Amino acid sequence: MARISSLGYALLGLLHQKPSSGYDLRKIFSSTSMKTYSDSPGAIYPALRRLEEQQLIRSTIEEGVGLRRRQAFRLTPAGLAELKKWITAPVTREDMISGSENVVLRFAFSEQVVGSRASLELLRCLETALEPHLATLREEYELLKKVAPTSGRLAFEYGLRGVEALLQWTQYAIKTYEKQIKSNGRRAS
Amino acid sequence: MARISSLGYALLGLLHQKPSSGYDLRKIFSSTSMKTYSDSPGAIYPALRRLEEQQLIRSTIEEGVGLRRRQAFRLTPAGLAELKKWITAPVTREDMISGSENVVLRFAFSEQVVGSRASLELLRCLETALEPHLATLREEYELLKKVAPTSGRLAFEYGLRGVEALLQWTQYAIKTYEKQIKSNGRRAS
DNA sequence: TATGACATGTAATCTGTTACATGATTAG
DNA sequence: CTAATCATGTAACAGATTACATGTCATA
Repeated sequence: MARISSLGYALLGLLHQKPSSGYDLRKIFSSTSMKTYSDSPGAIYPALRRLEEQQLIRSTIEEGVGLRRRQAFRLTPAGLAELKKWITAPVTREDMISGSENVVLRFAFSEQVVGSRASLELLRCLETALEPHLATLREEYELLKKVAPTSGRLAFEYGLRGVEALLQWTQYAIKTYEKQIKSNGRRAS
Repeated sequence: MARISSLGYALLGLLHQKPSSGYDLRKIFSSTSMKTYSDSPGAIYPALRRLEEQQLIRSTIEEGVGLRRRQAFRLTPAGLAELKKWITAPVTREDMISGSENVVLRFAFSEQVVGSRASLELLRCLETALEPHLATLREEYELLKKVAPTSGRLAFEYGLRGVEALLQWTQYAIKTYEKQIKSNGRRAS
């Protein structure tokens, strides 16, 4: 099975929430801060086509008198399985390097797709991955601050702060979920 | 003049600091947190070739007895001009949407390329651009938190925190530069 | 009936990823 | 001498951007 891009997974996640047409999806991207994942038709329609070829989604043309053509996509069982696999995969070093957005996107969909226990699991895995990464960055900072000009040093500090903020957010999110699971008792998945 | 990618600008910035070979540059990328800008030869060598075609850099083959072939690149005057133009351009809405890394990269090189006054200018421009962007995100958050599941809400909060952290960092960096410029008196460029 | 929003796409181009290829030099 | 590392690349492919193309429906 071929690789799927971030945009592809974003589309799968949105389609899991609600079957939608390409146009609907585009509107979601362009009207929210998800526009980081490209809101251009030249990216979205081909991506949907690829997912369809991989049998992860399927389209049904909605019929109706006086209705415009509307091609709604929905997840197939294979698509749901792929989405679950992506969300529950362990957080790697690579994920830290390429930036946290992908992991956070996985987390964003996690509760609805795999349940709050799995959301919590993902957060704990992220926390574990963050510690060595942060240590590496701090070492690099110690080396850099001796040689770099002020602007270079400050720029690195920004990166460092960002990762520290991610760790704090992760811990805050873990607490939030622990509370939620406890208060929901033994009924939550 | 054709567009230049982030990687291209990162290369220009590094070459401004020090003339280097493709291999040197690759090592910088792969050994530091700059590896976000691709450390693969299939990205770096073609990017260097493109910059050379645009006459922004030029290569000189270093000769020497018993030396391996080494092709060192350095900026041309046009390359320096392009780098300055990129760094001093105003910070736009687009820059906020596509993520802050590009602006911070510009800032990282700014002091050495255009001087600390310009670094400060860039930071102030960033601060100005951040305010409306933050306002937009907060509005979006108010809408989202009513309908989204916990994980979706938390994921958005992470984005929001990131931008707030960027604003705080910007203000901290501005103060740092104001102090530095004052203490350097009227001699700094 | 003309304008604009709805809805779906395609084509050219560019850039990056992955994986492989090549030859020179140094260490054991 | 052979393995590793230095140093530079190429080829095939995937995916995104930009800009354009097409046709439908509601409304003024």
